[in-house]
Amino acid sequence: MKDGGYSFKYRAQPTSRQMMQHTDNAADAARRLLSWYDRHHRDLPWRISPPMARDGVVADPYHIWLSEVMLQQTTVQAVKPYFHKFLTLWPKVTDLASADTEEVMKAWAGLGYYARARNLKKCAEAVARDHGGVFPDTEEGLKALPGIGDYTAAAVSAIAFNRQSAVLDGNVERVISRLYAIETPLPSAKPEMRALVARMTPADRPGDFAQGMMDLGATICTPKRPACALCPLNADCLALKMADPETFPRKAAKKDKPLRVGAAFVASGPDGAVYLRKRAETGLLGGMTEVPGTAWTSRIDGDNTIEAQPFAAAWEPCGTITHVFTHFELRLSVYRANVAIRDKSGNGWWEPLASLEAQALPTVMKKAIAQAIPHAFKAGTN
DNA sequence: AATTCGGGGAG
DNA sequence: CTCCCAGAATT
Repeated sequence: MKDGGYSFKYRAQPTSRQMMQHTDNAADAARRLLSWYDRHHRDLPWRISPPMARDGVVADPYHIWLSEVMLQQTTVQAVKPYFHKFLTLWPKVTDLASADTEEVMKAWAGLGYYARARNLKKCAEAVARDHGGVFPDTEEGLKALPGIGDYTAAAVSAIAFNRQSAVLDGNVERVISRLYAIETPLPSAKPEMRALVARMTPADRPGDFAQGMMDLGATICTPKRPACALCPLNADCLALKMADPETFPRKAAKKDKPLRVGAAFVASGPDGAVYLRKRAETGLLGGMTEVPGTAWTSRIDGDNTIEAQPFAAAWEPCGTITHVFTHFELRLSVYRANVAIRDKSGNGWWEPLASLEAQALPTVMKKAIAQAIPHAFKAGTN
């Protein structure tokens, strides 16, 4: 096993006969999982389906890596258009490596978790500079690259390089937790789960096994109302046999989201251009474009509302927007001003309305601009 | 071990 | 409304 390094403390030491029985069950379960995958796999843009694989088609590591980074905490449906856009703009990893970072941020805008885009660019640069434009073909080599952690290293290793790596994502966590009725709550249970996945992962077709487990979690072993009657592993599932599968995996309680408030200022120039500026490279929405505004704090500070104005103008309130982030909810008061002369004293710039859509604007900023200028992002304006 | 990172779709 | 999605980096 290439993924050792942690102690396996799952229950008591099994006898050798039990271990053999367990191993046989795991191997048989893997076979049934692969058989199910052959018949029920989803057709995804980055995936080499089993029939094509039999014709000798192999996955492009660049495609697998790009899709896996985009898929981190992100649904397949949300990723698809971005995957196609990136391959059109940058067909090879070396193209992405030599691209302008600002163009990459623009292309990523709307997908969220923007540190992924910054690390994506750094990773492409590292592959081009340190590896001759070829991705490392081991978990260790992959994990040393920016933006590639335990999951992505194992996934690329298994799917693109046919290595026997243990792939553990949110789907597999759910499948494994039910299969073995694991009472340990997440995230503490991850080492146990990874060891069980490693034991089950076959030497033959490890990439299809990983994708099959993820497809199973996405379509059969779902968070709510799992279709256990259709599951190829239902004969082995301890949660189905002894408890309620829907109650797995166990998870630590989550904390509530606080409310933060602030103000945003949308200035329109004489020709309709909007005043924009660039956010700091690190932190929330790091490196993305924004309209000027106050800091986002737990309660309203009237003085900040004055200081945060980019320049003196006849600012008029035009309503509020709300936006939900991962760990807080934001309520923004939006102000609008139509100015006759473009102020050029600050660090920002005036962006024509026609090219607003193509900017690196996160969703919350598009909401704020649309609140002030309802036709800003409508079709026909670009 | 906890926290910080977006956005959207399903139920 | 709640949950969670092919998680990683930082503290």
